Amino acid sequence: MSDDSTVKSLAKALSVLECFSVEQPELGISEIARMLGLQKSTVYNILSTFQKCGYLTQNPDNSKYALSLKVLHLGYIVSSHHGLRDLMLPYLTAIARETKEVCYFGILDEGEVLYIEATYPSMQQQTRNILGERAPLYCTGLGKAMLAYLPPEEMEAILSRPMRAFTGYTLTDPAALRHQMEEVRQNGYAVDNMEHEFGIRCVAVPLFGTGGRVRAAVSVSGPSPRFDPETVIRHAALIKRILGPVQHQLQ
Amino acid sequence: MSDDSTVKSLAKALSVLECFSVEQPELGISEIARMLGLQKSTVYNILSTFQKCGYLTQNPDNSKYALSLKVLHLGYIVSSHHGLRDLMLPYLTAIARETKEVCYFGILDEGEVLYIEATYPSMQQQTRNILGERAPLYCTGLGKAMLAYLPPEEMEAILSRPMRAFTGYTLTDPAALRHQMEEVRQNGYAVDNMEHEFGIRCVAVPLFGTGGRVRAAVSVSGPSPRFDPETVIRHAALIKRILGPVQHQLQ
DNA sequence: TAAAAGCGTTCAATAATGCGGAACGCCTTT
DNA sequence: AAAGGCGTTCCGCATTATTGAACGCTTTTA
Repeated sequence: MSDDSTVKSLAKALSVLECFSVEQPELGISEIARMLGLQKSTVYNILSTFQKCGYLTQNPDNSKYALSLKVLHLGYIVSSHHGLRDLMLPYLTAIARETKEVCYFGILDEGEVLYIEATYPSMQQQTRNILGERAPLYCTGLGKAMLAYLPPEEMEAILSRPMRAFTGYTLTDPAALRHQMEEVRQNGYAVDNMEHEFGIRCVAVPLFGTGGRVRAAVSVSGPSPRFDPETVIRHAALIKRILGPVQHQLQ
Repeated sequence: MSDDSTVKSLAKALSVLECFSVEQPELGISEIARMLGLQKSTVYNILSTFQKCGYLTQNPDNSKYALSLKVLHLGYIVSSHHGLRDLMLPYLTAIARETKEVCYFGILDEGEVLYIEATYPSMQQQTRNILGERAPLYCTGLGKAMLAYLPPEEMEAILSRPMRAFTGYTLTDPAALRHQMEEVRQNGYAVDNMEHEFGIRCVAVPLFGTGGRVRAAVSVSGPSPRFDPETVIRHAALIKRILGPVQHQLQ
């Protein structure tokens, strides 16, 4: 579009790929053509190419298309390269087991939290899958743990953007958040008090990469009644202790 | 290529994507051009399109390209759609914890095992990342657990293909394997006695989807001295017990 | 120190090919 | 029976992906 070194048919094909989401994992040709304002035959060509190459499968029942396991394989190459999953999973498992709460691992990516991994304390305790999803920094435990340790100008850049109130508890005032970030740095952990999802509290601890830059964070979260002030402090200490060996191992 | 409904530039771009692997997660332009026999400038256009769309990142140090986190997100859409990861992870965690061995979850895909998930009993116990990789059915615990329950003609099709001996213990004789598959069906679990990797033993239990077709398997594996006959029986029973609630929940 | 070879990147012209539009068969809905 | 939805097929033209050489640049070689 803008540059001439862009393979336009590829860019178009990738925009087709991006129509698939967790909410809409199966799509038909006309559906996609409508979403993107493309010709049906164009979408057909793109989809059948993806299918021939193994990246999409067609459901024989409704003839709709969905992302295939080959895409999953590409994802594994990424996480293996970044080395995060293999590095973190054992620690996350231990944290979930010892706190008896769901444990999340997220990284800082383009000014947002990207959820990478989740572990559960028991077979019963399951939550909605948010892996691969993104969330703002200013209203999540993971996000605030990272926001507090960003270079001042980057933190200000994020606080100066408009903020959405997800619940009645969401802080959207830059000054209040700036003050809370000061507290986070003093405590070494961040707390999300139902700011992103009503009824859910969360304790999060940041992780730093080489060079001391904040890169990721680990949290436990659950129903607010289980997260009284003492428990929050205990969970924070436990996460810090377990994550001790892994600090500064990130690239 | 063969068909005219193929968007050739897309197929070419996807073949570029497939150059990236766990072993080679970072590639340069000339490198890829050589691998595929393409013009450098062609590869450049493809790579910079992927980059503009967010699927590749360029390492500023060596200017090589690597798959980005956006690819990971696509992977999450797949696993969320298939629902396997969220369904299985808590059980796998429990199995790793109770057996104190590494636990793998793999599915049957195109006549091979595709490793989907791994859980670890402790923070120390880590192994090479094989998630997303594939392995033959005839010489792995997960594979044999599934092979034994395939429809006879599919099993024969796989046994009739040439088999590679990965170690001195690998069974490559169809008759011997056929007999062993009989045993697997009697026991309800399969054992890999260093047939894929020397020194590693493995116990695996199959999982079935709706319609009774075998779909996946769960295993624990570790150093052969820890896997004496009694332990193998105990682990198999434990896996079966923990997986009880999940049987026939797969789609 | 100089030359050579590697890299990623740029550019123009050319030849290939992706795309638009209409029509097909099939199904469900009206 | 008709109308409208779907995925699929086809063809000609105009868009565009590819070519191949050249550009700076760094690294390796002499």
